[in-house]
This record gives sequence, C-alpha cells and structure tokens, in this order.
Amino acid sequence: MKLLLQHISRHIQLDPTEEAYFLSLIQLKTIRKKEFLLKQGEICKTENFLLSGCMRTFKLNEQGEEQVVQFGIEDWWVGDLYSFLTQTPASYSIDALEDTVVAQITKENLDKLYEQVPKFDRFFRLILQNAFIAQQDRIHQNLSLTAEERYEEFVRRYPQLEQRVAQKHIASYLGITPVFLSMLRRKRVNG
Amino acid sequence: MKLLLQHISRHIQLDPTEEAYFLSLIQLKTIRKKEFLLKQGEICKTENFLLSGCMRTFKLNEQGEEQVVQFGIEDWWVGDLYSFLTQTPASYSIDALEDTVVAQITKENLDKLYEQVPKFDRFFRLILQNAFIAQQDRIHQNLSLTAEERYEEFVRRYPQLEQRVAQKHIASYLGITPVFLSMLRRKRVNG
DNA sequence: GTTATTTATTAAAGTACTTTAATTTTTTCC
DNA sequence: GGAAAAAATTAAAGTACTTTAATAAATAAC
Repeated sequence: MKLLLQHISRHIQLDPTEEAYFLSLIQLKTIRKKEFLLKQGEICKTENFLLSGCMRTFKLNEQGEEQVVQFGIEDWWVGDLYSFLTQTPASYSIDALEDTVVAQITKENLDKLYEQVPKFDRFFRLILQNAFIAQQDRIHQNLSLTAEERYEEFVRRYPQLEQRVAQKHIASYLGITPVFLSMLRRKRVNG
Repeated sequence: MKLLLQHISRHIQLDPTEEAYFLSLIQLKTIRKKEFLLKQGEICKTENFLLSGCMRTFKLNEQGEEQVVQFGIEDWWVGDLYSFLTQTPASYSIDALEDTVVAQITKENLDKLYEQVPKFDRFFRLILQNAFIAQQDRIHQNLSLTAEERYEEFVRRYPQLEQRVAQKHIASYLGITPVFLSMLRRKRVNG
C-alpha cells in the first residue's frame, strides 16, 4: 500500500487527514493467475492500481480472437474507463498473467473523493495526461513502423515485460501473429 | 468565443468572475490554410481550442513521410501535449487544412488558471478521459481491423471529415497509402 | 515424475497492402 | 479563365505479414 501513496505523492501532496480519508475508500483485492478482474459485458465497478503482479486488458474481436490493448504491472492503473464512468457493460476484459494484488476504488467512492479532496481532480488529470501522450505515440508507431520495428521498440521500452509475458500476448499487443513474432525473434538472434 | 464557453459549461459551471478571469487568459489567433500552428522542433507554447476550420497533427517518420495522427475541427483541442507540458521541442507539427480560428492559452496562463480556479483541473481531467477512451478504441481498431474496415469506421464516425479533408490525409490517418485507399473507395462504390 | 495441455518454432502457400509509374481529374494561382 | 501544380485513379509487379499444418519445447496437472 505504500506503493500507492508514493505514486500519489509524486503528483500531489496530501496532509495526514486527506491521506487517511483516501485510504478509507480503498480496498485490496488479490487475483490469482488466470482469474479475471473484469469480463467483457460486466460493469467495471472499480479503478484498479496494481501493487504487484501483471495483468492484461483485451477485447474479443469479431473472429473471437483476443486482442491485447494494454499490459499492467506494478504502479499502473487498469480498468475499462468508459464502462467505469458510465456504469455500462465493459468492452474489455482484464485477467491476471501472474498472481496480482490491486488497490481498488469504486466509482461512488471516487466521486466522493473528488468532492472532498479536489486535489484528486489534479492527480487524475496528471495521470491521464501521461497516458494520453503514451497512447498517441503508440498510435503513431503502430501506423508508421513495421512489425519488426514495433517489436524492437517494445523490447526497448518494456524490457521487463518481454521477460514476464507469453509471446502470444506480446504478438497480440503488437498486432501480429505469434508465428510471425517467432520469425522476427529468430532473425534478431541469428543476425 | 461562445463556442468555447459552451464547451466548458458542458463539463463545469463557472460563475461570472471565473468566466471573466478565464477569458482574460485566452487569445484568439487566425491560421490561414497551409500555415503552421506548430512545427516539429519548436516548443508548443499554447493549447488550442478550434473555434472554426480544420487542422491536422502529423509527424515526419524516418523516411520523411508525413504521418497524420489526428484531425481537429470545431470544438476540439489540438496541440503537442508533451512539448507543451515540458516546454521541450515538439515531435508533432500542426497545420491548417482550412482557414482556422483557435482560442489559445499559454502554459503560464493555464498554470495560473489551475491555481486560481481549481475546477479547471476537473475540466481537463474530463476532456482527457474522453480523449483517452477514444484513443484506446482507435488502438484496438488499428490492430484488429483490416484497412477496409478501418476506412468504413472512419466514414461512419466522422462523416464530415470524409468530405472536408483530402484523401491522402485520410489515407495517412488510417495508416495506408493513397493508392490503396483509392482502390477501397472504388470497391465501395461499385459493390 | 509422467502425461496431458499449452506455447513456440519451422516451413510453405496465400493474401492484404505497397511501390512504381503512367494517365486523368481537381485545385491553385496569376 | 488558362496554365501549372497537386491530388486521385488505374494497372502491374513486389513484399510484409497471415494462414495452415506439422513438430518441438515448455508449462501445468495429477
């Protein structure tokens, strides 16, 4: 839980009362490997901050294939933001790739938090700014780089993930088939 | 300028003093068709709200081709957020596809605004939430749809843009060549 | 620890999309 | 309003990536 408070203190300063109030709105939850935090069609009841472990956010496309849109590790937020905000059925599923612990806040509690401690408007504005910038770069890369270049970028940017996550998930995240990713890796190793 | 105040009032309520203060921090600027609002390498000094016209945000890739990452029309914000926040050289260029009028706020003034009227933290949080959701959907679509399907989606979602913007820019936004887009369009018309 | 199951590799044939280049259409500009 | 420039169309050859299928390697399960 210290991890979450550290994460917040990087963006805003809380006094002890505010910190206590914030913590009173948070719940911990453990998700075992292969279990789901959220299933497509359910309502996303919480925003989730990863304290440990690794998760993936994905969507079934029309052919029933799983398309990974995001990974989450320690220090990252995961959730289906649209479903959370509108309390409508989720388009994304989220499951655990390792045993995972998350800190959760419900929409009701988050709304209270915004009213009681408006600094959190700023906090989430800052978080979203960073996420927006990262996503825009990713869109640019997806459109202008080859699969090979995207893979290089992925390895460079997330060396930990390359190790922790199955190749088929990385392939999906990059928008290519596992077969083709395997070819790229061989090419990389052999020269 | 009414457009901007309406846009804000959809998300937060300002009292007359706050509104006047906000307006005192805003400047209008006209950009003629083909002129630049921002050039890659310059520092992005303002966030920009489009009152009329149409702009494109793009980046030169390593082969020197222009990759369009976003269009902007009335009611949208444009800028290079990373360059704006860090006041470092921009990775993106922004130019006008039509004569355009924008309402601008500098980083200095926006920082003042956040301190004087903290509601704006909420305002931009809400704007960023929407942008984040839209981008996530776009990432998913870019990875899981064919070029033809992405084009269909684009036409469905932004019918106005399809009319207003040159095909080569739409092709770039979709991540395909103008030649291939032309083929898709013929196919669409002929059956 | 062995078996069953899932994941990664390899090869070969197929397809969506690109590249190049020539022609036509549309837009720009004095 | 006519010439020049830019954008869109068409066709043909080329390439990055997919699909299928068979085998090997790694992980899970009892």
